[in-house]
Amino acid sequence: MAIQLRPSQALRLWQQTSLAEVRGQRPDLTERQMAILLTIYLDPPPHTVRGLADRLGVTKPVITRALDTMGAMKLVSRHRDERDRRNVLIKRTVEGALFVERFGDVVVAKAQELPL
Amino acid sequence: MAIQLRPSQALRLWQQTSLAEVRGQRPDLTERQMAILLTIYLDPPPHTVRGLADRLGVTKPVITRALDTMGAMKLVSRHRDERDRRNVLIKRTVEGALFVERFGDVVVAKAQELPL
DNA sequence: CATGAATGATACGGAGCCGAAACGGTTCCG
DNA sequence: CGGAACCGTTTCGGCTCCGTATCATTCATG
Repeated sequence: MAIQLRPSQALRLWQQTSLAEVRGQRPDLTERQMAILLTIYLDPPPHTVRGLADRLGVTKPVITRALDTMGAMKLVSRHRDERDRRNVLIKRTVEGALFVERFGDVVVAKAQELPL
Repeated sequence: MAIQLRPSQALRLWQQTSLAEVRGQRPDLTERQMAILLTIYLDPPPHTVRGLADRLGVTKPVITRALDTMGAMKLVSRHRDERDRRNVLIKRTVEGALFVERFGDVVVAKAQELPL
């Protein structure tokens, strides 16, 4: 059986999670950066700039810049593809995995606190 | 019984919803703006700049600017409090209610598509 | 090889948000 | 009254992101 969520619960979940993230002093990411990060950590590799741009429906520079930013935060890393040196493969990092994991835990916690 | 969500499901839900929002060409809001908007629509009124700033843990100018932006999008409206003219009361709009409602539906839809 | 296609990175001008500080209007209270 | 406290707004300089266009490198193809 699929996850059943009423609209009011969905909105409350999003609000509570967003509030927790805004109030926390973690590195803050834009919605696009978050979508990219989650895609890297949830979708099967390999991940390329082009692939991510298509997945998000945005231009390549958006991905490059997001990777610059998140790379500086050590949330992702870039490696030249040795088989086709035009490609850049984006990989996970320990810090990034921890960040994503912690975020998932926040959502789960807020979901449990939801009123029925 | 509370909503039970596994971390992997929570992350997938967030990813799918974020992707849908990024890909859609709806007016795009920052995480803070989204938190403010949801708070206005979910928490009981009255809402003031000061109150929202405290709730979010941010400074007052952040709220003022967010209200400027979302006001221009007609997602919220401002009215001077006639009882205490120092206050500004933030109210909902028809457009804002539609926006929030639509967003809730997206989350619900993504939740239903979630793998077990 | 030479040429064209594909990849990711970069340059540029513009727009939006940020925090800190200062400002004008309103109310409270001695 | 008159000053202090409170409220929301504005200003300022700085930073980040945006989209478009262009670039260098690498690969595929004839």
